[in-house]
Amino acid sequence: MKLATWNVNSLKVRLPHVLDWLAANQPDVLCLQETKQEDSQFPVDELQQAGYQAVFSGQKTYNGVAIISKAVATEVVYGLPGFPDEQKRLIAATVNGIRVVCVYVPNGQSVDSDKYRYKLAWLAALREWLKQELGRYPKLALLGDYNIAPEDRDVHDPQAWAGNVLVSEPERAAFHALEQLGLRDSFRLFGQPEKSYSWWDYRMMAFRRNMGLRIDHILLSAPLAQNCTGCAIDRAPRKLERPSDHAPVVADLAG
DNA sequence: ATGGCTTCATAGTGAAGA
Repeated sequence: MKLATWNVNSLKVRLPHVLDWLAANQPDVLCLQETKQEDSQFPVDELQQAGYQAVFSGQKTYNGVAIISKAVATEVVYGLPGFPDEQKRLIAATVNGIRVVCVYVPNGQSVDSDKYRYKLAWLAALREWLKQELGRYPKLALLGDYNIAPEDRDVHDPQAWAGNVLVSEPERAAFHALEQLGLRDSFRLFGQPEKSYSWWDYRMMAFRRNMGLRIDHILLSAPLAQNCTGCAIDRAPRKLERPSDHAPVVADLAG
């Protein structure tokens, strides 16, 4: 069982990369963020030809999430329950007996902004809902673009980023509050290369210089973490022409 | 250097991302 997440920064632009990546990697589940397209535009047929079905929640220009899977997705939830929001940032479904939650956490813009307060409120609501969801579904995976680098080792230059949005203490506390629900950061269940990141700015040749952050994560509940045999960031798509600024993250589960 | 790229919506620029 292979679970993956990828912020594609426009599914319309990135569809060729996504189809190539699915063909090469054959994940059972791929969660997408920033699809940036309305549901009527979603490439259902192209994915079906690749052997995948999808559930999705999109909007024009911004946000948008989807769960692509080989097996049928059931019990679909659209949006974060208890947090009315025009922004399409969460979709959840059951696939192969696993509760898959796909999130695009708000960016927060800057720590003194309304968007930052919205980010923290969104994360608090996510935690409250997940508490219930874990009661109903012990086998739960939370995948997505968290827009949080949990520790300094997830930041290429911690001094330059100190206190900034994506690394600030309240954001990190919100991340750790998710872990306190019993979720494990699958990436850190294993030894990893130093300076492992999942996002690099388009500017300043940041990817070539590996000036990145690790902000895309796969958190697993205990029964899934026990069976997790590996987690890795796939940098290959970031090297392509017209890449997303994020790389896919993949977790393997035994069975 | 608060910029640098990229996308989208739009028809020359502005917002937003992270």
